[in-house]
Amino acid sequence: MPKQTFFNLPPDKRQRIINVALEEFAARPYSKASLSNIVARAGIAKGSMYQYFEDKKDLYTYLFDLAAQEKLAYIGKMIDPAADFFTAVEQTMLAGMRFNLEHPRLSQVYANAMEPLGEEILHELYIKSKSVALDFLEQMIRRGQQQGSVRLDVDTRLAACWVYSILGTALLDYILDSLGVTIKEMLADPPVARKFTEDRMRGIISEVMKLLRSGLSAKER
Amino acid sequence: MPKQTFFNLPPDKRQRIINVALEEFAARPYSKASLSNIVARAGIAKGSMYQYFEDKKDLYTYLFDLAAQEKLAYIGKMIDPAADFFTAVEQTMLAGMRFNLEHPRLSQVYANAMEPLGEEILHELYIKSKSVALDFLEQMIRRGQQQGSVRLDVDTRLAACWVYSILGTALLDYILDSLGVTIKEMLADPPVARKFTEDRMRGIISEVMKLLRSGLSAKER
DNA sequence: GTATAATGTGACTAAGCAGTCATGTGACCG
DNA sequence: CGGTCACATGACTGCTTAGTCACATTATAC
Repeated sequence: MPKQTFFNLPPDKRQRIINVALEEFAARPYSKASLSNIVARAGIAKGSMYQYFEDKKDLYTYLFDLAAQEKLAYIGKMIDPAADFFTAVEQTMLAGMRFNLEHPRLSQVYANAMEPLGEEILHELYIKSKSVALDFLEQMIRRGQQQGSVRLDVDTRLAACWVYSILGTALLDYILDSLGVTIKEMLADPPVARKFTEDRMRGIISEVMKLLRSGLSAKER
Repeated sequence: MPKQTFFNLPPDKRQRIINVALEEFAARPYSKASLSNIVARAGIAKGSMYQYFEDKKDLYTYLFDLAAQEKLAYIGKMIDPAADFFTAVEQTMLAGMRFNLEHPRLSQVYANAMEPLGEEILHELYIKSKSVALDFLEQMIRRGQQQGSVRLDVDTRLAACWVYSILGTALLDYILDSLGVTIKEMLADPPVARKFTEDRMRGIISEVMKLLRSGLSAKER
């Protein structure tokens, strides 16, 4: 937790620090991100940083929570609670993609902690955050079963892992592949992201939904 | 490329260096892995390391190629070239899981480079390695279409990304989740991996194949 | 105006790192 | 024996880092 001093700061200064820190932690993995760099670019003294935060991890955790919170709020706002399972998944995908394009730094800071083999120090964040997401998805799938839109003979936990990997990996891989860029290039160059029209996004998502709904098999089940 | 000196080394010494280095690079992300640590544990002088390898990246690249090569060979040996698409995917999954359990260090060194947001210096390895895998999977899917086992109306590249994410993320997530351990714990404690009987592995894979074949939809297509 | 508390500061510490290099060792050859 | 070559060594350089602390500045209270 940041110290009280941080919250006593004038909002514009506080925001400047947050922005610079987000940029640094988005650009480099945790252990390579440099506090010296952040304070220099934010125009404050090294010592001041330690008046605001306990240590490097404290600062990072604060930014991570911020990113997670904003992403969740963003997606939550876009999901129709009455929608059926497949519609809800589709809306989640669309909202997730939009969020990533609109808030590349936030989404990158969040993603940086989500590497299964990442820094020791972030492992707790990773574990907690993933299990929250999996629990949420599993619940959604269970509701889908109750509503009759999802088959009853699937392992709901496995299905949750599966949807999770689509949301987290497959979709991003495909988008980057079809844009012909790497994720680093895209983050470094926001205009690239704008090649991505709403139509294109919906097109890709409907393809993914097709796979999700019916799988790859040519045979009818 | 390692220098000639490295290959002139007595095999046991060479192997000891490889083993210690694999352990280090498996345990820590690239930038945190320490050459000083490696040489100390391998019982050689710092300078000697630089008689064998150009620099840290050279050493890492060598280990990465080693891991990639072994993994490919292992999986290749287990795939029946005449099998249909779904069988081939199933065999790939099984072989991949077995390899991970039997060679945790190799698979971890390989996986460490496969993080999309990892170290700048490894990005080239990541890009190349992923595109090779995606091309391979896409080819497989195209053959599946020709054989009539895969629907013709799927975007093959997207399907490749999708299978890739299942092989890389979803499966591992589910396994770890169902064992109730993290990947770090599993790597640190090989006996845990042995909770994983052949039967259990096949059970999980057949569940995944069910999803892959027919998707989540309760409706018949 | 003065006292007290809160906040700002940057030189400094201690540690770790990749990579270097002058020197040493030992094996083989003539 | 002397000479040459491949290899071994670890103290050392130069750099970067997270975190500290004695002191300076500013804001608040009376």
